[in-house]
Amino acid sequence: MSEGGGKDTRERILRCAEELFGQRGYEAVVVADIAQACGVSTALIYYHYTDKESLLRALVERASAVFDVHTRTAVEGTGSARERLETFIESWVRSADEHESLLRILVRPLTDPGGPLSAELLEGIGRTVEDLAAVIAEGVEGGEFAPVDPGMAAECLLGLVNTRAAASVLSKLVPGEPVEPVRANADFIVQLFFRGTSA
Amino acid sequence: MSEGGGKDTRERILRCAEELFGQRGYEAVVVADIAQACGVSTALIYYHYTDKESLLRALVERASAVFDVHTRTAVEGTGSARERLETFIESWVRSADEHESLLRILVRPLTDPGGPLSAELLEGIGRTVEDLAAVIAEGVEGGEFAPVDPGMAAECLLGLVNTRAAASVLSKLVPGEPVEPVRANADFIVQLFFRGTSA
DNA sequence: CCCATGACTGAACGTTCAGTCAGTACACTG
DNA sequence: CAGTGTACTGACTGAACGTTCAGTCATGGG
Repeated sequence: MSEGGGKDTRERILRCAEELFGQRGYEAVVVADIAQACGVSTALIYYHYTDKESLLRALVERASAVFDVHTRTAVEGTGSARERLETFIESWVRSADEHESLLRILVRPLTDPGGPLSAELLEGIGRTVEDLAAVIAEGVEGGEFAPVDPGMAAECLLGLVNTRAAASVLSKLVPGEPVEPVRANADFIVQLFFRGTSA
Repeated sequence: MSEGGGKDTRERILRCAEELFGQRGYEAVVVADIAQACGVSTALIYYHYTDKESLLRALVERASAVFDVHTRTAVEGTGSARERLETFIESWVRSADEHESLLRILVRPLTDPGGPLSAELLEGIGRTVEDLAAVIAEGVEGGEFAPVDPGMAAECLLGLVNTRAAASVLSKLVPGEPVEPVRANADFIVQLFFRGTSA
């Protein structure tokens, strides 16, 4: 049967933890649940990871790697401020759709400060807001956008794309889904954010 | 010293639970923490409330009472769709500022389904989205708004105002605060949502 | 004065949790 | 085939948790 090596199991454990932490939150998940979800013993988890918290830490690193790219390219990329923000929205929403659990882990401290690793996570969120604010400020100074407060606009923009962390829950609540929900939602946010703002 | 009767203590316990549940989340709060926070014994909490969960239930009812008013008046009120949505945004944001912990308790199931009472809470959120969608649809049909998908617009609008559940955390992250943050934020959301949408 | 009642507590109970440990199975190497 | 290291498990532990309970204390009506 060749059960695959230890690296494979290590990854499987992390994936199960990702799903469970994302769905129920760190505190509500017990290590035995993770073990059962991927059909191994509790002890094996402690063979591969030192802590329950180290599992979370591994997931946070993975999540940061996925989502930080978008702000970096928005800041460093070429094109007008509006173009860069548009691609930011589209790629962020697409990532949110692919890795909803990871996004939930990232943004949880916003409504749940005080949990483990929340200090680091909030720092990361702060950097993201500042990066977005910088791009928006650039657009305002260049006369590309209406004169808004860049900080508040960035907060709202991030809040708007982070609403997608609840996408799977919301889709069960609101009956009529568009055919391509991800694209439709990204388009809607883009329009909402830019309609009428161009100078 | 007249320590006040039992009714008073009952209310104090609930207030402490509100703050702790709002800040750390239901699972992360242990009953002894609530007891310590209001200077009573753990047993007294079980004298006044049957369960840990019944504490949460009492808070959910309180939260629903605070926030459901705004959607009801938006649906039943007079004035144009836009006017009703504007007052909805303003009053919701103001309530969010006054009762941030209660709002967090209300919206937690969006990123944390599976917790206690989350089924009821999600039902309530679903109703709120539908109510908002109805008002938006009314505005679209009357030619007051651009032809958007009311469901998605409602989702985004609720997501936008619910970002205020993280207001106290965000304010520590983003340095430059406006003088009247609540008003400024409500105004910004209103402008964001309606700028250019009028027919 | 007595006792009933409501408000409250200290100390315990059973359970569940994160984390440990001794040991097994198996592949690979010499 | 002995020996070594990696992957893995069942059975366990101390601490922490939600919850209970016997009992204390103050108050107020008869």
